[in-house]
Amino acid sequence: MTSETHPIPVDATAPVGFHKHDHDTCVQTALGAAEAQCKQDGLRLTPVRRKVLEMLLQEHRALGAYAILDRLRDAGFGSQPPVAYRALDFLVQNGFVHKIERLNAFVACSHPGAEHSPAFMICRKCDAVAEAKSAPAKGILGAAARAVGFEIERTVVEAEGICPDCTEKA
Amino acid sequence: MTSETHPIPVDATAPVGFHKHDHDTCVQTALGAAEAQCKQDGLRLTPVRRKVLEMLLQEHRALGAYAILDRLRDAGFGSQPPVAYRALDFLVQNGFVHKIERLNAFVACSHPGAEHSPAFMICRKCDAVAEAKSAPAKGILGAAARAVGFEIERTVVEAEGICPDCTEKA
DNA sequence: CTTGTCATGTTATTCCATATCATGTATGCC
DNA sequence: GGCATACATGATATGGAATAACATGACAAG
Repeated sequence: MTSETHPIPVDATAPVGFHKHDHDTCVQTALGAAEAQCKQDGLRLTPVRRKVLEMLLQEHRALGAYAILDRLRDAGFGSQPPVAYRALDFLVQNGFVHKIERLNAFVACSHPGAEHSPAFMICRKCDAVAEAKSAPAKGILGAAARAVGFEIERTVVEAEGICPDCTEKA
Repeated sequence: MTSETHPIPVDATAPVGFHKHDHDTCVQTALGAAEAQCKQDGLRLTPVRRKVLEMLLQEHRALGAYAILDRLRDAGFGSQPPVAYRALDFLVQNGFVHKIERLNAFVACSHPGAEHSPAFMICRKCDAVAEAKSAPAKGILGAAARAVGFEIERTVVEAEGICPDCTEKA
């Protein structure tokens, strides 16, 4: 088996942040932006890293590490876990990719460049993932943290439910 | 090895929602409350389930499934993964325990009985976990969801950072 | 050319999680 | 009481996520 079991949605034509768009352009744009930012920041968008980012942009949904690994093997790269995890670490570290903790999976960032601690909406039927900007440290949580003296460094905000497409079908 | 590696904090005297309190009483109270609620709702708080809940209340921090498993074995229960996972499923399902997605680990609920979709503060130094009440569907995320027609069923809100105790020590 | 740094690759292991099947035990009905 | 049913437990096996440890390759600076 090629470890593709989990993230395969019912309908494999990947939904996209819950709305249609010109996908090729979108991928190219994002890839270009990443390249630019890397050049600017002195980061190295190497072949593996670039390939992983491209895959995630292409899919436009959450992929597990081992699904990514399969694709890397198919593309002629190394196929051992650390290869994928290192590339993912780099991409997450630099904001090109986000990890969806709920799914142990990864999605390309939808707001390249923008400063953000993102929030996600995850459809439990089709695995579509939409990214929303969010201001987490503002709300009740921020207040609670300040109250007890907890210093927030990073937040995970993920909503699970049913996306509009799946609601419609039912 | 007994799989205790990950969640062992620097200081094993488990921090508690970031403040001291009468622990035995706290455990007994929570256990009693759980028992009462189960009786009321026709749920069966069996020995394994009770033991797991007691362990988590006792620890007052996030424990991985295999750490729980170790303790179950020591207590004379079955020691295979499904034993722990089934008990955890029951406890999570009925609100006695929460899963911390970021850690793939579990904590006892701090607000027994209360209706809540909880938010957590996780110290990345000592693994202490504090639970805050939260009103997730209210904030920006709720607005975004309504805007696109996404139906939220459950939310994960986890803040990672440094707890007051660890800040103090530094 | 040597050294240092960073990226990649490989092996092996640990940890998280679930499917499956067998066995036991409580409960309600006859 | 005896039996059927549902549910809980136990054990086996396996799959998927993540990292530790170590070796190699590419490349720039000195």
